[in-house]
Amino acid sequence: MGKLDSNKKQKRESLFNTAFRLFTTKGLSKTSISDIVSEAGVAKGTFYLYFKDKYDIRNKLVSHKSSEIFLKAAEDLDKLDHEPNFEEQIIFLIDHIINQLNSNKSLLTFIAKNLSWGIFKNALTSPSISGDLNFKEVYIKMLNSTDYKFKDPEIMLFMIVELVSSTCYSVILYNEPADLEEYKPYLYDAVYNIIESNKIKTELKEG
Amino acid sequence: MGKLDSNKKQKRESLFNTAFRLFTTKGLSKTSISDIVSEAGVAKGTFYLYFKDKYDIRNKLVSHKSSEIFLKAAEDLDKLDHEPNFEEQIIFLIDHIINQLNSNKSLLTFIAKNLSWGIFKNALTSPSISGDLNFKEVYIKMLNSTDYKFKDPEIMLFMIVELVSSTCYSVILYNEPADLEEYKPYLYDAVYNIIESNKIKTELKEG
Amino acid sequence: MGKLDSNKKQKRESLFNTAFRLFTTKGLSKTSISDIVSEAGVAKGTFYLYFKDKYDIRNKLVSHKSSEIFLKAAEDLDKLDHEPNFEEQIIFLIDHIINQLNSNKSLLTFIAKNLSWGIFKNALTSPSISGDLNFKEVYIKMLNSTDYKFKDPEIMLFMIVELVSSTCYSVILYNEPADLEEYKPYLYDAVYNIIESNKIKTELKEG
Amino acid sequence: MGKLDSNKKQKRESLFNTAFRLFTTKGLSKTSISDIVSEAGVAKGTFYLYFKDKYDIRNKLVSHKSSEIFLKAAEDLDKLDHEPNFEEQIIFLIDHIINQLNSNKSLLTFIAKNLSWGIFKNALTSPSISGDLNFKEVYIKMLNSTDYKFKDPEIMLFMIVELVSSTCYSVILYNEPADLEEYKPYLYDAVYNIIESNKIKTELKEG
DNA sequence: TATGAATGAGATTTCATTCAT
DNA sequence: AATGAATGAAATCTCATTCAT
Repeated sequence: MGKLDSNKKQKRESLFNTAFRLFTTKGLSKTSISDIVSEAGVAKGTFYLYFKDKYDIRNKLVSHKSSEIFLKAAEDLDKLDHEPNFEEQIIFLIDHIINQLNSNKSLLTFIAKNLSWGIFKNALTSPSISGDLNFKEVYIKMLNSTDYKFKDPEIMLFMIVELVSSTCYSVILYNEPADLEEYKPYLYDAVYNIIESNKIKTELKEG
Repeated sequence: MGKLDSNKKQKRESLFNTAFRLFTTKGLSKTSISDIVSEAGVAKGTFYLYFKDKYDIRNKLVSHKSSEIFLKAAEDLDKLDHEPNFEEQIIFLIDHIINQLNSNKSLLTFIAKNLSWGIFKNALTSPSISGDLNFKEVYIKMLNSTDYKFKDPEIMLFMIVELVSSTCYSVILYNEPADLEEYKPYLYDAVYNIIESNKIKTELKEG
Repeated sequence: MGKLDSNKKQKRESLFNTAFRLFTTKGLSKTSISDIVSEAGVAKGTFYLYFKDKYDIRNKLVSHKSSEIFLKAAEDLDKLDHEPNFEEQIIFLIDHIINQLNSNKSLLTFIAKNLSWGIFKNALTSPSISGDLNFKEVYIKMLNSTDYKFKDPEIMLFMIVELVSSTCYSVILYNEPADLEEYKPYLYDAVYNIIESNKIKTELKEG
Repeated sequence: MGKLDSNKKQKRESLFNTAFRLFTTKGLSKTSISDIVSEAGVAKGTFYLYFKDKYDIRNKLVSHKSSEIFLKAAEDLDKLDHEPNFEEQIIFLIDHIINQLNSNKSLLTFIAKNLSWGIFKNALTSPSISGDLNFKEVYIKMLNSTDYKFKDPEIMLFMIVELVSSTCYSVILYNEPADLEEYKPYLYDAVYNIIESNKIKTELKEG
């Protein structure tokens, strides 16, 4: 990579990071492109070399940050010395992610306000930035590691993701209707039940 | 009520209805106060006599519309000639509400994008507009009509509300990851399980 | 007219006059709306209350200024104590207009660069500002004052207007290919010949 | 000519042609240098190697295209087997040029909006691109081919050029105030009269 | 010669809010 | 209570030009 290329990447990175910081601290609508470029130390026009508008950089940030969070959780899941079963793996990932978000509330605010199942699915299945996680593969691997078969694994994941993300938003940020540690057992119990009731009971996956 | 009072109410109503129509068609951020007042047929300054700003009218709309939806569902629940049990009542309400939202997608978009547990709770427990539903009372009445006791009824309701609202958004508007009729059994199964696992098993409520 | 109305007219007038001054001194493309409002002493948003954009105010100015010039010429034509014939009237008007433009070269530049037969016709036949001249009526009156009939009075006028306006631009502003006093006899001769050759020779208008 | 020279010429040509296409389709002010270079397939900086700015390339285009039109007309005039007199030659050229413009309206728009007697004279008398026509010589040759003398041949040409170009703009593009075929007799009659009245009547050119 | 990323001034436009009427 | 002209800060976005490679 030449000096120019490297410089180019630096400007984009700077815009990306600055935008994230401002979106998470001031909020999307109160952050102007002027704010971003001036704090990023680049010229206004430069922004438009890399991003179409504020919503373009927002979407790219949501995808990227979502991926990062999952990647960290998945990495730590890999590091475990014991072999957890499917339910344990899912709960592990959720707990990891919740803890990340709990210790980074502005990140939670940003992602939750701007996340949709569409963006999320897109982020996980076709990461735009090389290095971003392909969560689909992780999930399939997890499904394969269990002997159970599920009615519809995608719907199951969807319900879990939505339940977790929407309830955690309120719990972590406002302690409503309970604080996080009090709420976790309820959540994990619900997640466990969703998985249980999605198992196709009568037949084990042949192995 | 005198003519003046009635006129006054008319202006507020007109602003309220127009704002709702514009928010649901153009979206919040693309609707300006100019748009609202010009379509409502009142002067700019008049807006500020009734609402603090765009977010004030937004919140009032969300509360009001949420209440309306619950009210309709609760009314129809009352009309049933048989006496459904607690789980059936909950599922009935959910199904009713989902069907309302499915036939009014712009309303769904508006509420979903702007709803938070806080606003919701506020809407249901301290209705700002006389006639808006006090859902808290309905819920308590439902709890009292069953012999079971629950670990934490508020958390239980919270989980159900969040699971339903966040998944239905995607399902109804984008048919993702499944279409509504396909998804309903999964959802109602999950809701049922949440209720089941929140029951305090060992003791029936005395009474 | 109330105080508000009068104020309103003042702002519009100020913008109108300032825009004209800047367009004629700096040119259209080098004049920004910022320039106009700051020199007019009104807020930027006020511009957009009265005009759609720079081209809107430009067109309105061209129409208005063209009308003004014709109006002055027509007024002085009326004041003559002798009764000139048709050709003399036309030449009188042309000479009057040329002299006005010669003593106001920036006005000439502005109008010539932005005038088209379409705008011109529109300006003269449907003046947007009350008081602007309806030249069509003047021309018809002139036609009626002569005993001659013309093949196509509109084409005749068109040719005269275009010949005069396009050649005068170069002659007045650049003395090319000759200076004004040297050029006038050629021009008036040509105009005279256009009129002559458009007369329907064989029959006089009855009267 | 080496390969490099040829390459160099190619870039310039590409810019020249692309600019013309964009100027005639989108108009001058809506065409940016970015547009030109990106469609021409060269880098931004390259533009500035060949042209000072947008107005420089515009002027060179007007000159070049005007020359081309006259060249075609003059070539066909030469091919005639009979020997037309001076008036016939002028009318022939005008008719030829008008027909070219009528079948290429975007070219007409471009030239008419940007032509001035100065640029025109410059174009015809000192062609910047080798091969561009030196119209001055053609005109002088035509003048010499007749026995008449004219008061001021340059003024005469000027009037004819301006009358033709300004009226044809409106007639060809907008059929105003008449369509082309209806208008031609009026125009050629006027041109004929301009020539007639510029003849010095009392003496033939000695020869 | 040729490139094209970067610049940054400045253009247009929007809009929440005020306030005199 | 109601108006709506006026405000002007601030937003988005453009684009001619430069300059290091």
